[in-house]
Amino acid sequence: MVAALVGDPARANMLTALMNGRALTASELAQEAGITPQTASSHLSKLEAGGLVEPEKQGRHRYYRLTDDDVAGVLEGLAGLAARTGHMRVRTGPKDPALRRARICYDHLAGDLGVQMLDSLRTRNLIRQKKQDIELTAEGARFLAKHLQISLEMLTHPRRPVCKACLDWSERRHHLAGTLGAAMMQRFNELKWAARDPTPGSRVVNFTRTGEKQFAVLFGDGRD
Amino acid sequence: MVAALVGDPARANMLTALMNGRALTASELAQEAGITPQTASSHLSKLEAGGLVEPEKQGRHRYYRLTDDDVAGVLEGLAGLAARTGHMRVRTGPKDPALRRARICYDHLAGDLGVQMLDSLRTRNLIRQKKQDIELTAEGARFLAKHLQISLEMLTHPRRPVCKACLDWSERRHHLAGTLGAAMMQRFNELKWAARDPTPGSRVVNFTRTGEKQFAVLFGDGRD
DNA sequence: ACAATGCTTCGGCTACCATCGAAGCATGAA
DNA sequence: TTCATGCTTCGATGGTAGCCGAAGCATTGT
Repeated sequence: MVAALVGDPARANMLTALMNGRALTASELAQEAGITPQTASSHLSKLEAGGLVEPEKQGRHRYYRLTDDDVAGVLEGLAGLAARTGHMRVRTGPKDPALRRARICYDHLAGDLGVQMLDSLRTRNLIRQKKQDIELTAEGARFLAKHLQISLEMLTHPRRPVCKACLDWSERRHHLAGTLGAAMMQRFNELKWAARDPTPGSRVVNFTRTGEKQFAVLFGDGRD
Repeated sequence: MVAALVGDPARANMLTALMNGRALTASELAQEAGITPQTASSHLSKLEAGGLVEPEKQGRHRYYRLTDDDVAGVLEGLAGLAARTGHMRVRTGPKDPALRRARICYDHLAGDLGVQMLDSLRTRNLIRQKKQDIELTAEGARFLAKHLQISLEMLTHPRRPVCKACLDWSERRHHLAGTLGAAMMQRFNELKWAARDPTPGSRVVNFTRTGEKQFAVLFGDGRD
């Protein structure tokens, strides 16, 4: 079972250390988890067998990274649940400020800006949210078409909802997932408002200057 | 740590059994997990402390359900990761269809039709429901008198409430109990709309053809 | 009143697994 | 070659947590 792998504190520390997308050596991960290299080695082979991490040999070193964004997304979800009950880990959310501000969760925007965007959509009645269920309003559809050239038919998918609330790892509040969340993120890319950090494996999303400005126009709340 | 909770096989089986959104009793969950009730009790209190499940007391029983969609979402994500490595888990669900459709719960109607009836009463504002507390509205009283010849004074009882939400065994949603629930079931009998199955010990309720039709007129939702 | 059912608490047992020391392979540098 | 570094495997140990039997509450039914 995958959850058992994440359940162990030492392994959880390792995975948390990998959440920024960078690859770390076995020794570094051992130090992060506060265990000896031989114990870490055992843990890492289990994580690898479970498909959570992938190794990359390089000289005498062995670099480990999270397998893909799906893994990172599930880990975020778990951290989100843990945060709600106050039973969270010592380390809450990512240390890296860039990662806290904007990052990829599966295929949609997460972090401070992701939460801010959902807040803005809600307060302006572009969506209606009841708990985890979110639906687009008529005004919301018009807004998307006008400002982001996103039409409703682009969003229909047989098995995936258009809107979905996704618990944010660092902010501990919801951000927008679903086909709409993915489409908006894609549009930000196409408009050159934002792009994933070129560093291999990084989940950071960098906003351009104009992108930041335009984003603030559409979803700003005067915080900046 | 939340992941550790899901990591244990017994608890994972319980959570998987709850993934359909319905509530199960502690004993049923114990059987699902293949463990004794006392072990299950320990697991369930841990899951509750971790915010993954929520209990609802109902008589001698204690029904547990997943806290909300966030929990279900994370569990789905974990299942998705597990599926990739080839470790799938399959759970069976439903049983006797006649019993699921309509049966006696104490002295009132339960099963699909019972749940459907309460749904209909609620959406038509004939009752007002807050959690487990239900009260009859003025329109509701008129409706009962007109269509079922049930008057309020028939329903008063020193120790039993008129309306009460009762968690449905097969549907795992509420149906109507209390003196009103009993009176309505009795009326269905008298009107020859429905009758308990003659098989000794059976709790199945068989609706007649006309009974089914009349029931649909009063409480139908266009599902059939 | 009494019994039956459902669930919880308590105590002890057991099995699992994380942990580390020591030794064994690699790779790279001298 | 020889040595050092990085990581893995082996073996033994210990702590933790799952597990069940027995007993204790709580609710319901007779």
